[in-house]
Amino acid sequence: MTALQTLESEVDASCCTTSGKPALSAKEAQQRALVFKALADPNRLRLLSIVKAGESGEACVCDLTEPLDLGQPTVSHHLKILVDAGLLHREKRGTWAYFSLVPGALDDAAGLLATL
Amino acid sequence: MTALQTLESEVDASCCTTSGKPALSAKEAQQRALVFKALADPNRLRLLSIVKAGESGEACVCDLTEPLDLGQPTVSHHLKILVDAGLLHREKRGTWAYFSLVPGALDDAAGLLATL
DNA sequence: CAACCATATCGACGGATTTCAATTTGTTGC
DNA sequence: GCAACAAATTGAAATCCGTCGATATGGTTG
Repeated sequence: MTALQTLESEVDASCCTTSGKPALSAKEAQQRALVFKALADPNRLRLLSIVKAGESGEACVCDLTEPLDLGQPTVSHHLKILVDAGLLHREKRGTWAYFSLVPGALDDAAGLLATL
Repeated sequence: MTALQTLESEVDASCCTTSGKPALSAKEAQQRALVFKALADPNRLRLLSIVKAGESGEACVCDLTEPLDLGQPTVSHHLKILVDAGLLHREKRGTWAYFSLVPGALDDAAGLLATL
């Protein structure tokens, strides 16, 4: 269960049917903060950007270490955080791991700001 | 100059006129990360939420310490981070400091995700 | 099986972040 | 001026985060 998936189930169970706008509960705030924490690092923003900008829509770790000028373990670490947040999808084919944007995930994250 | 204002001037000077989508530069990524860093804390999300939910659209520090169960210096610290990020506006009237959402700031932040 | 390659994980280090208690600043009212 | 109050700042402690080197895992190829 990624952070964004957890948030979507929260919405189902919460109270946004009519018009009342109670402030964010501590629990909801913590869940949303997980997503923004994943976005709160310049190198992770660049990873998302590079994956998004690529022709094929996907990239492997070896394509990402050079433009970021970071070691391979560090890039793997950042990618894991983005996957755990529900922003990236990871597919292993052979020796390589290909990462792609989860469809709609960035829009969902943007929506978290609109519904604060 | 807040983080969001800096980002808006970046847009003016950058290359988004036609269609090419070069990946985020290190500098751009760092600027955007500043905004998401401000959003990456559950207590700060709650502060934004409480200010937004309030009738008058503004709140002072003394209104915010109790619902967050944090000390006054800590709340002041979080509010300063949100002001520096360009998300909140601070207006001092008498002894009290009133904080309100900067109009459009949350939308701008959401837009940063759409244009990665 | 053995060598190799891409990726993931581990352990550690340095720097940033969150929080609080104590103090300071600045304003109001006596 | 002085007492009282709201807010900001300071300093310190605990925790968290980003990074790296070393190592482990797992698939591919000879």
